[in-house]
Amino acid sequence: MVRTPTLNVATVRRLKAFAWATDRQIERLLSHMRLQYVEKRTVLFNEGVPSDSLYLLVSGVAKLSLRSPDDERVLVSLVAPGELFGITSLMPGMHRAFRSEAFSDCWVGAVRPEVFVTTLLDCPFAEFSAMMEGTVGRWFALLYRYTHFQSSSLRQKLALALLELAHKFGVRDARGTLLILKLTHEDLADLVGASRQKVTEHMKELERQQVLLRDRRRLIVHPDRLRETAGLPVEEK
Amino acid sequence: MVRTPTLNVATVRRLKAFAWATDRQIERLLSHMRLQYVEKRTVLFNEGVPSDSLYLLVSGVAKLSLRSPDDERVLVSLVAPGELFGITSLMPGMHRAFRSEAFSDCWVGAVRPEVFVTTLLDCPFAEFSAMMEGTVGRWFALLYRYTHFQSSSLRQKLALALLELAHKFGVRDARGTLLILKLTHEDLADLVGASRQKVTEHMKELERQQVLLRDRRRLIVHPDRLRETAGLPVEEK
DNA sequence: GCTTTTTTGTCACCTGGGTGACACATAAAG
DNA sequence: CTTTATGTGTCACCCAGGTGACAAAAAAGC
Repeated sequence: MVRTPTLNVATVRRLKAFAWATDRQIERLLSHMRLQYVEKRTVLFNEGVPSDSLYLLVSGVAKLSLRSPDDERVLVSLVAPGELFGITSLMPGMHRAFRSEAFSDCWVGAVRPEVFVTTLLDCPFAEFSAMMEGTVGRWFALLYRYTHFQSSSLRQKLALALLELAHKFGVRDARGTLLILKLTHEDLADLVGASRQKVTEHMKELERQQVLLRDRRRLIVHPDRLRETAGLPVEEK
Repeated sequence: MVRTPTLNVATVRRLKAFAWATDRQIERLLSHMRLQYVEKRTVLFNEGVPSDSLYLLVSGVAKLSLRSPDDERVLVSLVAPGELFGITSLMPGMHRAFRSEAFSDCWVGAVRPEVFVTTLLDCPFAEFSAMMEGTVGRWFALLYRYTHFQSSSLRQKLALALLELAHKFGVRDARGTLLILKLTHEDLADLVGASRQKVTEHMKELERQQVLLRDRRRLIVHPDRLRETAGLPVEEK
């Protein structure tokens, strides 16, 4: 039978979670935490849904994954007891980047991110949240790209990388989105981890397919078509 | 000739950096920022060195990269004006994960991370820093793994993934580090983005080479040898 | 302008890893 | 102790993408 674990300061210390916090803070935090049992294979949240809870894995193993264009599952990470997960909830309005499900039977504690921050840090949630976004938000974009690379063909990787560049360095233009950057095929190759030659081939091909065009050494891309060739769900800001 | 840009509140606003901060906060921050000109190709910091500054890219393009086992350069990301980089400095004692160099001639502003946090957030740096570590620190480990995957063979990817697992789920054992986890080859395949069959082949091979061994369905790994097969610099906590 | 260097385009050839198929081993379930 | 399901080991075959080589085109220097 399933025995409910006791969740007190000693347990948290043993899990080595929140090592920097005081006993008092942890007690306050625990008083707001909902403990729940999650049976193996149960999905806790799906990628893309709004994120309103932060989780602490108390026991068992959790799994973070995402679905690739060609419908394979990429196992992004396995979560060990004592780890926090569902961290997108710490950034304003951010949706879940991964699906989370129980890899084995688990006990999980859930808190509202506002409670988490104000209890442990004594600073308004909105400010902390904005700070996170401004500093590590970009890292998430990177992680997003790399996890999606995992199961992609070179063409898809290129499209993904170009989309990111368009987002960062693009300006609207009559013919599409102009990248204000002089990139050689070798740079692109280094970015997607491929050989220069193959990048050249695929870039030619993408030009032929009107996904992008070149004006001297500047690229003009068509984000919607890039998204399509990357195999992403059509919208996605 | 090089013209020094003026760095005031208006400039920062135009760059869309620190959008959430007040004019007053930005002014204070700027008064502590050292503006410097970095010529194309100049290295600002190298991977592995202690990180004591946070940077704001004012103009130009910066590049984050890392050196792979086989000495190729992986281009991790290009940094656009208005972006913060060198973010490892926000986590306690963390070393640089990537090398940063100027992709074009750049103007860069540098601040001490403590100043950054206390100016913009009104909360002790040590606490904020610990919080970051506890929440997003893991994401860095993931990003680290994925960026290193980029240029690795399947065998190296497996070694890298197993190292991460050993770190999270390993307990010391007479014969090595025992993973308290029942993993199928299929799980491992999903983790490294490979086919089940090839994972089986490589696992057999790694067993033969005494890098790991199996006791029923539990793995016992030898971290040092894993590090070696992953092509990592020999120590690395 | 002309020369030198850096990129681009395109080959032909090789190889790591994907795919499908199937036998065998091991665990669960009854 | 069977039966059934789930993992593991190993094939033979195929293909995306790596490698080297070299010519054409663009840029950068002068």
